[in-house]
Amino acid sequence: MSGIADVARIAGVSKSTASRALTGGGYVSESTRQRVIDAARVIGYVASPNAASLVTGRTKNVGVIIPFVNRWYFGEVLEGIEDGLLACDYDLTLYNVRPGTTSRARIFEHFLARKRFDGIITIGIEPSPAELARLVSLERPVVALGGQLPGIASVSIDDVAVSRLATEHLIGLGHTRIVHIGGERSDDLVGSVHGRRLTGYMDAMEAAGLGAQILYVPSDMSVPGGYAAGVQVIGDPRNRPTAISAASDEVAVGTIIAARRTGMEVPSDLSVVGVDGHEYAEMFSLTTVEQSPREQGAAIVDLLMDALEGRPSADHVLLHPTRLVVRSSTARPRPEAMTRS
Amino acid sequence: MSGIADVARIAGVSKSTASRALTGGGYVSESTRQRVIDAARVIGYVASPNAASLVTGRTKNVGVIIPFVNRWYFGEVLEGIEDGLLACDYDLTLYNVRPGTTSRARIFEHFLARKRFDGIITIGIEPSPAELARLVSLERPVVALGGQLPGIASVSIDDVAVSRLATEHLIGLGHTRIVHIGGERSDDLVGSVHGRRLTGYMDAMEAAGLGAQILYVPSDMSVPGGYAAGVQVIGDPRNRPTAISAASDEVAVGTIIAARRTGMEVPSDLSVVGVDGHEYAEMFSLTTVEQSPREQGAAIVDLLMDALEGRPSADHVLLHPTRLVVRSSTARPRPEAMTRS
DNA sequence: AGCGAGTCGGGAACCGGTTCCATGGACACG
DNA sequence: CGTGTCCATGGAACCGGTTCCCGACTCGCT
Repeated sequence: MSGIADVARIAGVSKSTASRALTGGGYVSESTRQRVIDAARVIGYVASPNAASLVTGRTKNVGVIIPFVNRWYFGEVLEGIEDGLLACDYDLTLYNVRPGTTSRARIFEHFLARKRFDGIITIGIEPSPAELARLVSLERPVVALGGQLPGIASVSIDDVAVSRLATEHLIGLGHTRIVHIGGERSDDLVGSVHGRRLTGYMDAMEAAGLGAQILYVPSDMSVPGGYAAGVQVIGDPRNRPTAISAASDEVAVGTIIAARRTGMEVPSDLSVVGVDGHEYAEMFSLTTVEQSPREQGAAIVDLLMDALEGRPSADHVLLHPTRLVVRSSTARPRPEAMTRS
Repeated sequence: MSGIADVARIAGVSKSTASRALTGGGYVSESTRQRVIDAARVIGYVASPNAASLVTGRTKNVGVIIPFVNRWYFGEVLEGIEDGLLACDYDLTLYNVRPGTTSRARIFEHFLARKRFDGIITIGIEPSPAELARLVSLERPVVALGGQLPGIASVSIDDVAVSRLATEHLIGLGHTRIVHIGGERSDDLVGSVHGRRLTGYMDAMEAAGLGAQILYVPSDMSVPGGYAAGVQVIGDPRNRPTAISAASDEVAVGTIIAARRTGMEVPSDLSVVGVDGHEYAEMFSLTTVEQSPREQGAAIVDLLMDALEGRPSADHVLLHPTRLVVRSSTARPRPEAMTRS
């Protein structure tokens, strides 16, 4: 174990000079700086972040609070964040607060209190008031992805617009009996992603004079969830819709699988549109509104870095380069279906 | 910011006594211990892990090196590990060494050298000799999941047996023209999971006297990868197989989607068997050999904890409660297909 | 020549804990 | 009553860096 004292001795300087040379603060002549750096390289010296952060108060580490790692969106975002943090020389500690586990309370009460990080990124989390107070009490910058919180800078896409765009695509094709799968009635419609996407669907329907046809089915935001909801929606042949506006691509894919299982053809019997730009979208020829979670990860890292460096930054960043990619899971409805409506 | 000095002052004892009372070492009378604990609770004191680890050398943190977070297997394993570590009061820092990025070298050279952890878990990683040397030079216990390394304790399932079991199921149904999708010829057949599953397939074929029929197609271990390979295998109607033994469920699902796209029925035209027990398996009625990544995550944490506590432990733990779950993606081959062989 | 500003480097304090060592009291035993 | 052991506690050193403060030296200017 070689410490900075060894480096200093080899370079023939004092600890303080060695530290200045390596961290780049204060006055050090170019020649001695070089000598110190060489000495450090020779013995393979790497500063202990523990010791450094003890005095500087900065850990070069950020905490990421995330509900899932193996849902596509969250996985992609996480990888985007990891890349961004690596580039800024930060480590990443993972706090996985999966719903339905007891770990959430323990993480908020116990693990976060250790303050092993300079800042926190939350992803798709809606903290309770108590949790929010906890976060604030850490006295570290907190930024949120996908959900606005009072007093916390955030990044998100315009979920209302995205879902409205998807629904308008179906309406433009001539569909009128369109069901939305994903949003849950119990959700706070302003706060949650699910809720905002439901709102987008409803906005589009109302704008087209189809307010009376609004119908939505709650679903887990996953392929199996979409499958189950799809089975339910398709199950009743009498008031079967001609199109589905799904809140995510995973839901959309699940719905497509359910439709095929039931012997329905996509898109001739049923059009399906999703939101995400999932890696499976192409395979299923899924029409979807793309968002790029990796970029969102990068953006949230930028925002946090602004806060850490004390740079001024926006309260809220709205990423909007989302675009509709039309593939062959959507088409005009069958004529008989149209008249039957 | 309250430190242990504040706790000590409030409790009316010295720093050293306060420390002993809170960490549980040395002699402290029950009454003063209680007084200290109360004082700590009153001011919401949480010890700085940085300061503590500076002197103890233990960080209460482990590093996890993982190639993907959003492949099902890896995501599940990661969640299993997170749960296990939380239970032991450890934090988790994530080192994501996605193939095809430059981050891998930076992580091994730069980030690991910071030694912010008491131990390392690698998942499905095959380190180069240089990387292995790096890991050893950290002087911290390293354990590996899914891949044996010289001098490193590990946990894995019997990939050869698992794949053999899957293939034997197809042979038992009467299939003879069975293609394996997944393994790559270039892989070290002993070292990699892909390779071992290929070996299991070949073993089963040879044992059944079908050695001459052995055929395998390399593929990315993902749904799109399986889809692409499936298209390729099915593409040539002349020597189309009657069954596919896929190296993972994601590959199997991709193959099923490809088959359906081509108008083939599963299982009547093509039987498909996978390995994993993926969350999509039921939806696709996939016959598969289940493994439980979450348990593997728990097991690898146990192994690391043994090493950290200095307990003796096995060099290698072979988890074998893997079982074949038969659903309806596999069936007897069509008679004409059998004779045509 | 005298002086101030700017540059360079060393000594020592400090971050917030843990642990070694010394001290002192209580108690048992010869 | 002296002495040894055990228990409880406090003081101080220490972990490995960073940073404050101060002294010395150089240089340019009056």
